[in-house]
Amino acid sequence: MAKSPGQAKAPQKAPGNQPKTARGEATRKAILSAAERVIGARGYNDASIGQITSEAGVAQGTFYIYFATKEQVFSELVLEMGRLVRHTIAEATQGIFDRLDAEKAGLTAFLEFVRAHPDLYRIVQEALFVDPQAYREYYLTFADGYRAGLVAAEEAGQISAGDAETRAWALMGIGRSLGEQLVVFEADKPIPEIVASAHDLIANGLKP
Amino acid sequence: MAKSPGQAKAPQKAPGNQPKTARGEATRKAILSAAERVIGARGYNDASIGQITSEAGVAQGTFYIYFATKEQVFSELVLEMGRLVRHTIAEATQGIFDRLDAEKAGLTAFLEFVRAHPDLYRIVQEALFVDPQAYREYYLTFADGYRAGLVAAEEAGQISAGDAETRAWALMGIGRSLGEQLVVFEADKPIPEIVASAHDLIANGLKP
DNA sequence: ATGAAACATGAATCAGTATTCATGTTTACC
DNA sequence: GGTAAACATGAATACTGATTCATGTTTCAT
Repeated sequence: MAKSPGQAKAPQKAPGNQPKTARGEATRKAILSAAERVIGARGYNDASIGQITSEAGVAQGTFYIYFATKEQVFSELVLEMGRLVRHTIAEATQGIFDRLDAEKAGLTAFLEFVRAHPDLYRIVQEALFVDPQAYREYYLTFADGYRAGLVAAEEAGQISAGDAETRAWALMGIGRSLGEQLVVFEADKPIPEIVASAHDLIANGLKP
Repeated sequence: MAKSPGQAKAPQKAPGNQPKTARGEATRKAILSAAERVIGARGYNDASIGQITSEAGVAQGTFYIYFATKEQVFSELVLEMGRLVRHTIAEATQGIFDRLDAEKAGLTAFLEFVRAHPDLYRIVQEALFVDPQAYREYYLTFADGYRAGLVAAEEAGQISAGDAETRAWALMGIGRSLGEQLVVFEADKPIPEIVASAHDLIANGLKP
């Protein structure tokens, strides 16, 4: 009676509980990874919780121990993709101080990444409709970093002067489009060839 | 009895019946146009037939007189968007014989179009998940035309030599990304400024 | 004018599936 | 070695929304 009722527990209710055990950790990861595969392959709406949990080898209810909604697991995938891509590119351009060289290395790394993770690529695209906020964050963060890099390169005299903001979006667009050519349109051209052509365009433009 | 039953009619069953009357024509157009607005605004999955028909001012059942499924109306919108964009750009570059000038005019026309039709822009993006076939056709058709133009320009000595296929995808990506900056990220930079920066990049590249 | 085809209605059907829940099982810690 | 929290189960719930259909109304060729 004097137990101050209804305060001391939120066991299986709280949204997106973090696991507190090794077992829980593993299960959560299994679900997230299954979600990546299932949603990537069938799209958000055609992917069902049943498919995801079955792919993960757990019961349907288990999903809701770790994720509050179907949308939440999707959001996390988008976030993860953002971190992975930025990390991959940062790694690949580490220690390259000439911007044009870095541009080439970054594009190569990006294209290799999307070829290796076609599911994640599609998931980001779909975020525009499923989780616009996550989508915006993904591209705005990316664009910001890109622009900062271009400004620095311009100040260092490594590239010509120009509007870094527009350039950043344009260059992002090149990467995105070439990535899509690989993943969605299944072009089989070798990445180095694609990068060589694209880099020539980026460095020198179309002028004869 | 001798009426050869079940052969002589398919009145309200056939998929996507074309209208045969002025009235029907008008109704179909009203539904298509309502669908553009509703799907563009809420996305394919959150848009319901009820919303579309209500926006069009007809009853729910009327939808199925003209479209076999929800997906079909979507497909038609993607197709229409493709025709419109190609037509708009063709018109804007009509009579411009220098490729770099045409590139500038085409980009301007494209950006103005997407700013005027944000709904259609989003619909094409979503087609990747709702109607992949239509999506592929949209971009493959576009890329093909683009590539042909670049090949011709190269032969005419108007642009430097290079892989037209990769260049076409890269340039498409620039347009797409800048269009998205306008529509999705609601940048308010004037189109001529964007085009000027982008065109400088396209013509001259980043080299100092 | 009139009958058949075309068009329109909106309530009922029907299936899919996200989410919940009552009930067990396992783990961590004393 | 016992117990409370954490984890797991899968059947039941609950709702949404696409599609159908039986029934009217309008149009148009003759």
